[in-house]
Amino acid sequence: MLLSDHTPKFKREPAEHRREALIKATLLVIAEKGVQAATVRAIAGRADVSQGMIRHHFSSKEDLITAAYEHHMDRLTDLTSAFADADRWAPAARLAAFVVGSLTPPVVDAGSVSLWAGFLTKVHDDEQMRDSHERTYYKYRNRLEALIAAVLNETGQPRSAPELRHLAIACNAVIDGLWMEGGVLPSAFAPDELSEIGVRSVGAILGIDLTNVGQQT
Amino acid sequence: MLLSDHTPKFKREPAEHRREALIKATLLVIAEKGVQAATVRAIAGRADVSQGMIRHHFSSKEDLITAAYEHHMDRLTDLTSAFADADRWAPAARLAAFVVGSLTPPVVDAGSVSLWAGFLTKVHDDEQMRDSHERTYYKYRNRLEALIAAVLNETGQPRSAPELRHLAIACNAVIDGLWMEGGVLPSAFAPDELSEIGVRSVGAILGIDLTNVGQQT
DNA sequence: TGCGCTATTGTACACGTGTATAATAGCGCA
DNA sequence: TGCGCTATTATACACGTGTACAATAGCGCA
Repeated sequence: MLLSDHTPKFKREPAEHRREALIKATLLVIAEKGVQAATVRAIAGRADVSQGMIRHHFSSKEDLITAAYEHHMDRLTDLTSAFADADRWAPAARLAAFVVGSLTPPVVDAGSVSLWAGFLTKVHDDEQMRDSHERTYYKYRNRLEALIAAVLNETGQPRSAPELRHLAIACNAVIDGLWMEGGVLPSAFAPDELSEIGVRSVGAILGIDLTNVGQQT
Repeated sequence: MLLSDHTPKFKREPAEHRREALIKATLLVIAEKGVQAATVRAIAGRADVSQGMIRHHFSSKEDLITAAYEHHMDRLTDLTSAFADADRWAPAARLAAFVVGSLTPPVVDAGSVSLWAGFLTKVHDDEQMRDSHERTYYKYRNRLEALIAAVLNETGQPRSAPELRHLAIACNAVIDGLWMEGGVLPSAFAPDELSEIGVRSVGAILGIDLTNVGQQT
């Protein structure tokens, strides 16, 4: 028998590659079919590996789901921050871009909201999930608070720390609320309607008009 | 054998009573242990009936869950509206009361948010759930929009219908966002902090100071 | 080359789930 | 009172789930 034309049954990959592939497959399955469809078999099938792989690379399925959630949330934060990170822009323009980025696809997305909601249900009785949620929540809100502080300093209206905190909580809430409904009921809003409402509302809360901010310093 | 001192094994109740009892048991279980713990057996046990009852009074377990969700959301809407329904109050006071009612226990509650989030995950691929969510969302938002219109008319600043719609979407989003985070991370906010932020933010979005509105006409 | 480590597979298992169904028993009514 | 309807119970079933484990096979290294 010839062994030369033998196609391998599988390839040995670095652990980190496999972990990443499994996380991506998890997010795909959840985005397409919802959280309850994210079974071990479905995820493994999507990643074209056997179901044993999940327990080999993650201590449990819950562990994989948590990792996928954090990966996803970090990606969302990166996406929104990207717009706001251009240092050459004026603070107001950066804040406006941050809001628009948060309320536009691909951040606004049915699968994203579904995944996020699935986690929210576990936050209730799983400490690890609560920590994870808290972490991503503060990461986003603190980012927002820094942008707000920069804008208010620029316009000569500095606020105290408690006031800044309140403003950040409020702006975060509008953005969250709009993001959520945009993901769940996309047909209820016109394109760009959410980001327009978001920019106007955040501006109103801060007492600043953000609708006409340019993108140059 | 004596049959006189015979304690009945069960009591035949009107169908509507049983349905209501099962719905309340469902909400209790979800509030206490989360959505994934709301199994047929757990619910039946909480209602002190056999598990067969669920399929007898509801066409499926999903049917019961949907009914419980609608019951719960209607209750929340009723709770928030109660504060705002006093006709003798000025429109601004009614709006403020509506916001405060939405951001105070028992409306702000971990179990409530958990239940709501559990539903959100099903909205993605279940048409019945999507309809249900859409219905309760519009019911709340339209109620809010009417209050907003009344306030703006009172202060002589009437808006067009599209503008009113935008304002309602924005105010609804702040309230939703604050309500959610308050339920998920109760320790992150001081008592009354959420309602204070809510009233201030809604006022800012509408361009009206709601913090000092009294409760008399 | 061929040996050894372990990533990867395939299968089996125990368990919990929602559902189906026959037996039981409360209770209204003749 | 006793019959009949059906709410209610109790049990069984089929199925999908996450997990455990032994066998297999890639691939680095002596």
